[in-house]
Amino acid sequence: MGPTIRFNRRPEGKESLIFEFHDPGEHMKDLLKQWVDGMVNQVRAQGLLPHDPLPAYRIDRPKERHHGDFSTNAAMVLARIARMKPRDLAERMLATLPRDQKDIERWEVAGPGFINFFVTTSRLQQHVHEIIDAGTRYGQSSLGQGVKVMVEFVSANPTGPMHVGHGRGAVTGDVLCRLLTATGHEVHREYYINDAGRQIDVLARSVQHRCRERMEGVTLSTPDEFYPGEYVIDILEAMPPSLRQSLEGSLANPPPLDTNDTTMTALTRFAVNWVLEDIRNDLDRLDIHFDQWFSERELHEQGGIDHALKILRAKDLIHDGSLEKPKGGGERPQDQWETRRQPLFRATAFGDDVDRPLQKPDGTYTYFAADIAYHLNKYERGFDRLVNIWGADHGGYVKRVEAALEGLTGKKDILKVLLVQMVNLTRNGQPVRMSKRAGNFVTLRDVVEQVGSDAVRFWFLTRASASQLDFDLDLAVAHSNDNPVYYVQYAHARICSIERQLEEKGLERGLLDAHVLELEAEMDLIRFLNVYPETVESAAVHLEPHRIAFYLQDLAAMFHTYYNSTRILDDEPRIRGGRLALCHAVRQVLTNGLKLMGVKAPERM
RNA sequence: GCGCCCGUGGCUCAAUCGGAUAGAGCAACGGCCUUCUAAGCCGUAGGCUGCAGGUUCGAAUCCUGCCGGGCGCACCA
Repeated sequence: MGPTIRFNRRPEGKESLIFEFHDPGEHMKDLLKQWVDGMVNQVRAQGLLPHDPLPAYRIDRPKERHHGDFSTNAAMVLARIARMKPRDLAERMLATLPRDQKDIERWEVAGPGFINFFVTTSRLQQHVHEIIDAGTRYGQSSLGQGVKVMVEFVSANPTGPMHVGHGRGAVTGDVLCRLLTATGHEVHREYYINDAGRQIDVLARSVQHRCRERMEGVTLSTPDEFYPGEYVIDILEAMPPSLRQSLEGSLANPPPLDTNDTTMTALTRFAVNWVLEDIRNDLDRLDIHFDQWFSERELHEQGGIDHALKILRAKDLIHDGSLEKPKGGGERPQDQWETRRQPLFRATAFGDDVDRPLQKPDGTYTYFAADIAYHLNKYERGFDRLVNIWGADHGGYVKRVEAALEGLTGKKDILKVLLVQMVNLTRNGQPVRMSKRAGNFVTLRDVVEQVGSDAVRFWFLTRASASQLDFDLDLAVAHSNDNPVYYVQYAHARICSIERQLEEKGLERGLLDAHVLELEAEMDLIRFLNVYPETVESAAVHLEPHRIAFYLQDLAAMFHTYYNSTRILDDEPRIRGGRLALCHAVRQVLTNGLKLMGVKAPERM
């Protein structure tokens, strides 16, 4: 069910009256659904169908317009049970339908047994006003019914600047949040900070290494285990004098400090916060913001892991065992493998391939153990549904985390992990290194500065997240006019321009009554505007933000075609007013869609 | 060897939880600015949806097996 919103209706230019309605798109579909259900019940009453539960049938919008505005496959789905030919059953169903229908012009049986429905012109015209009156709310729905969803995304390790791959996950997550919010979910955006692992110590020691360099006034070779990036020096230079002094002091007095040293602790905190600030800055430039930044370190300190493992133990889901050496020909040499007994989570009880270790040889917890605790924590905070957006290189973790959550809660399908595939960054066709360890890599910030937030955001959403994405820097910059985002924005700017022209030429605005519209191009445009709310819902339900990008490109294309074939500012005021109303509706949908993508809708270009 | 993802015109990708004649963009070719922005539009050409089976009224979509590419595979994250 769509939301109930109030709007003004202006049929035939008469006085406005207020009444309630559902989403325009859903309204018709709901109506059709009732009809089809009614027909099915009728033929069932005639004894053509058993009273058992029936297979699901659908109401769809056919691709081909001559197949109507809506169609149902009900007769085909039910034909076997009825032991009739699909077309015959369709005829019997239609025979039960009353003749006088206000919004449907006609219906027919077509093809292998589809029932097609054709909406009246006046109903289509009416949609234009419904869109205008709904305004920024057009496309929103209450589908989610206030379900509490946490979306965890980005969660890049605070050990260096974000790369382009992070950016794709960030944009995907952000738009997904916007979609879920628009469809009536209560969304919580969270960033999980991996500030507890060994890589944090490496960061601190990398800073330390640079500090030693400065003190000795030489350039030392940078060992492999340190982060080589320039930003490490930035961290050093940003350090408050007191910390710098104690760092230098400790370096002057061997033996070198260990990780429990207070100076080292302070250094680590400072470095992590510096990098997080850097990351936050990048995200700001993309207009991406979080409700909460969740620290893994605090999770440890507050005993979250013990808490989670205690529950698992109580359910007998932890046992001591040893893993078998993985077989066969990975790249990694397997000769260092040593068999040892360790506490394992019984992931195999929930569909994973092997049981998973919870402790490292030194007795500390594995990353997986912390992840179990974190996801339990999410669940205990009262979220109905969890969505994680991970890079594809973490795909191997999905099963075990799902398994852990099911083991802890006894519920399946609380968590959905959306894997975002790799971004292949190239420059002039040549691959560009993106590893933090490579030192000289292109950061997300570089790309946003060169290409711009709008283009970057849009480009990331021009592919399903399961598909790998090619991102060529030269192409994005040099041929930026080919970027689809400008195509869509241009449609919006054009409409704004028309409205400006209206003023400049001193033309009357007219009645803005869409009921004078009659061109096929206009009806097609209206039909497509009606698909928007369904597109938003399907993008949200399927967790596929890219659908909005494709929809907007199609809508822009339809508008450009219309614009080129038809003069909006017609000499006849009534026609002009009708077309302006339609443009208004198109502009509204472009605005709403771009807003969902976090992309600006410029008034002029 | 195992798990996950992906194979769709020359290239990059869509395709409404199985629907009717598989669609766009780029590249190629030919047209359209004395009227609202040519960052645009119109037209032409291009396909055995990797291969082979199966499921059913109906398959790019689901199942099985191959082929090819990507990611991952105790202890790091």
